[in-house]
Amino acid sequence: MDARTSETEDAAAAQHARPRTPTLKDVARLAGVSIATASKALNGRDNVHPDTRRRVVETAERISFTPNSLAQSLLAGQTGTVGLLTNDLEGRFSIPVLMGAEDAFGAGKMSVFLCDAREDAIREQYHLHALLGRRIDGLIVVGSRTDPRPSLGDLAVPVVYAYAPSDDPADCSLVPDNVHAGHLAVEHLVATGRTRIAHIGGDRTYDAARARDTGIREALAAAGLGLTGGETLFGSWSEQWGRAATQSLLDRQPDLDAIICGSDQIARGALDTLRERGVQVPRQVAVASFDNWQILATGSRPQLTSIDMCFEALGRAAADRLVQAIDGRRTHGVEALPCRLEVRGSTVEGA
Amino acid sequence: MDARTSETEDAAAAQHARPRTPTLKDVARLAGVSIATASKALNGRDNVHPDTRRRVVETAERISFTPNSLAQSLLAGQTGTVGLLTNDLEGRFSIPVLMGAEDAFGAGKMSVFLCDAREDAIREQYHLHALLGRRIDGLIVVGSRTDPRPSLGDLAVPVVYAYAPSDDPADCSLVPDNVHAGHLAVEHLVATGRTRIAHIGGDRTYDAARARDTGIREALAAAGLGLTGGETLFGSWSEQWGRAATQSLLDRQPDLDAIICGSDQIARGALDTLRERGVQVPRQVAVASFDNWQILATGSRPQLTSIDMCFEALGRAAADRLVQAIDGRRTHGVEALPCRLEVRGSTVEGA
DNA sequence: CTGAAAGCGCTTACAG
DNA sequence: CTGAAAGCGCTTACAG
Repeated sequence: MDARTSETEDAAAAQHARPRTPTLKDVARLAGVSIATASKALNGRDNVHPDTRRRVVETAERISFTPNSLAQSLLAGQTGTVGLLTNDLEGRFSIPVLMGAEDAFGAGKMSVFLCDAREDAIREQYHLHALLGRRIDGLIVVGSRTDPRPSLGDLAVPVVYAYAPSDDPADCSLVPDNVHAGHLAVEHLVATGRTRIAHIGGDRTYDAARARDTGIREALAAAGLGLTGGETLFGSWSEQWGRAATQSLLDRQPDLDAIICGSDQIARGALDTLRERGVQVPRQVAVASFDNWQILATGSRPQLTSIDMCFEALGRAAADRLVQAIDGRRTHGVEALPCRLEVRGSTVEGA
Repeated sequence: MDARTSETEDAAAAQHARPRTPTLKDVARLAGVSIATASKALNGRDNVHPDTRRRVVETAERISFTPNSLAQSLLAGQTGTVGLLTNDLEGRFSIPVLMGAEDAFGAGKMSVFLCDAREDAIREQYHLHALLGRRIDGLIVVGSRTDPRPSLGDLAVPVVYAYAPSDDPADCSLVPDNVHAGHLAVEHLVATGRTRIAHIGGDRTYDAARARDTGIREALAAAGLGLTGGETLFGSWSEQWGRAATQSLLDRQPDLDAIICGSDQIARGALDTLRERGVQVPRQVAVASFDNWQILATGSRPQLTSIDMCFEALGRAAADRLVQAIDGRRTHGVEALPCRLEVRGSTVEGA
């Protein structure tokens, strides 16, 4: 620290000066006890005289003493912080995962460092280094798609991969069960009387698109049905694709009675085309999709029946696994978590 | 620390044991120098023999030494961390703001603690206490709407309010300029030849809804025009409202040639109704809206011309102000940041 | 050029 | 019941 002796500088500093943050030493001095006693009194340790404790506590409150967590962490060897390293901040995975994690840790128990690597390995290493330097107790890594991502390898702290699994089976990964999601969609449609079911898929380069298709086919087979149209139309995760695919689907399969769409965006496009063609939803054709993205699913006419991927539950599970690992009970492998069907008017009249 | 001597516990611990994180002491010992010299060598201080420095640096790399930021912060009195206290995690304000802030701080320079108070004052106090305990250097508070929110008062660290301004003018607040946004919409429509412009507003209990309306009226007046339909229809931020309001608008003002919608959701509803009524967009009626929410604005037919509220710029500005305040140069008052027009096909054919 | 010492703010045995 | 002392991991004058 260099001495700042210029008068103007001092004056400027004084204007904006914040009083030094009080320390335990201040509390002790003002309460007339030793630092050790002040510490014990504030932390509810035994062997402190009730009067002494009261005096210390009152003093601490009076000067708004807040213990310095850095010093406490240095002693304890644990910081009560975790890192959340994401590649999907603009997307919609990280945030529900973060909220679920916050819930699981218990409000205020753990603080979360959030960093966005933006799909850039260099930036990821940079953030990782900063997090490790801050001695996080654990790390949750969130990806933007369910395809496997490179493992970060052996770090000084436990890691849980959420949404995008690690490519190393020795790591602990948590993903939504997209196959199960496909089952749910088909089972719901079959249960509500549909038998000629088509599937408009998303981008086939995504594991999620293929896994959902697998689930749909499995469930259809289990119901003694086949996919109407023979094969899934894969395209992109957009309304544009939903409109185009629905056009060609209606041309080739005018008798279909249900369409499963790979995402809510695709379903919004499908609804548009069905309406333009004068096809009644859900009377003539039911529409179901995946993601249950509120803004899309509840704005349409009718509203969309959709499979929710339960990202918050994913976040809670990730936090659970992380706490277990911090306590020395590590788990590994990829665990797929169940999804949830949300029924609305696009499959059931008046729902 | 209690001694754990049970054999089974030791065995279990050993199985999962992580090697103790190396410290500067380890580096010093292995390099055969003092801790002080090791520190100087790694931090690029003068007066270290080149050979010594090389040996220390190599040793540090070999054992993957990462300096403990907690210890450094304790000394420095600064932690290089900031808090981002939000009430809008599920929403779409916080994340762009966070990204802008990350950019402004410079990747890895500052780490961000993200907490969501979920509009709950108790939870907010709880998080605030945790953040202060962790000795953040500054705090950004993000709200869910542009209406003023209660000030947090005088804290031990500088605070910048983003999106939702503080109700105390002594605080530093940054908001998007919704009046300016209204100007932009009108000026664009007028410039492209529209003269009979109506406005379907959002929820009138929102400051943003009223401010946009104010801007629209101001700009219309400046162009020598009035609001077609006489008064703004306020409702809610939904597609449903957009559809309903457009119905009644078309019934009462069949000659209008442009509709400004209070949000992209409302505009999506308006487009639906216009299409059903056989009104061509943008040929007969242009549609412009606010928010520029990609998922909504780019999925429609035609795509939506929309005013972007520039949340990332807001985040960058908030980070700038915070860094200034940390350096002792505080600013105060509410500053409104400009918005940006994104032209697409709903106002200009083929755009 | 190198290292012993003090200190950041706290907690915890340990003596009294 | 209370307090002096050691120590968490680091940095920075200060002596040598």
